[in-house]
Amino acid sequence: MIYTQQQMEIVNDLVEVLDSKFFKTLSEPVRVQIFKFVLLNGRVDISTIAENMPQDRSVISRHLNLMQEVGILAAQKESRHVFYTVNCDTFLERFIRITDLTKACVQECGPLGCRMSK
Amino acid sequence: MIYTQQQMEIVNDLVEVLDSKFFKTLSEPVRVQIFKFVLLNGRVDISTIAENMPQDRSVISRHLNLMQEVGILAAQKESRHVFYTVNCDTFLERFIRITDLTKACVQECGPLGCRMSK
DNA sequence: TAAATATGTGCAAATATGCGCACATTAGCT
DNA sequence: AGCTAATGTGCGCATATTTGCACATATTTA
Repeated sequence: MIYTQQQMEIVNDLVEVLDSKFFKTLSEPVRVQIFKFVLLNGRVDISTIAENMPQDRSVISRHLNLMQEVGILAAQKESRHVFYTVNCDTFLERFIRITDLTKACVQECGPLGCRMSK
Repeated sequence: MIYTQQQMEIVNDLVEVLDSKFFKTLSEPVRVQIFKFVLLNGRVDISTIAENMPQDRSVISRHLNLMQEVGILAAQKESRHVFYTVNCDTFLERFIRITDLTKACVQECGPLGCRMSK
């Protein structure tokens, strides 16, 4: 099969976004629970989160650090505490980008392996 | 913190979508490569995919089965072969749903842990 | 300074996941 | 039936990830 430059670019971009640490980080039940807790409780520090989870504080700390690295959460160090919030902008943009790329892929690359709905 | 019924529903829906086997399945480099191959080559059977990947055919078979279970791919058994295609509808809807839920979360649950852009 | 609080980190055990071989099963072909 | 081709599956090994303890570091407080 032959593809245009544009088509290959879309596919490559899509694959690149999918094959990132972002999803790997997001696809862990404990981290999703942490995400939910921060979502519901707003600006919270590590200890507060850890008190509400079965895992050890150090484990929570590591998860939080990872989630901050990939842009799911934002961290703000303040004296002794580190407060976390959901990084809504980055989070949302990521999914908008995948949605757009997938739509572009369906439109531009119709015949590419997609089972189209009639 | 107290939330309305509607706010809790949005958060719960969002977390439920995130905490699924879908992302766990998607966030694996080899599976992403399989995804790309199917995307570029259209309807292909297991052996064809396996011939173009370093992993053993049985490994590819298991990956494909998993990807079909969570709705990334669609499988069509035909005589001896099983042909796979990208399940564009399910795939796209998933990301649209997350995008919508996140947007709703930002709008309806502003104070909920989200670091709003000014 | 000493104590208490909040967080970061090295390390090893537990757990999960990916991998490929060997073999089973199913379907078509001669 | 016998043979080949395509796929599914049990199993053990290798690797990756998570987890929690013990301890280190940093910061506030008495």
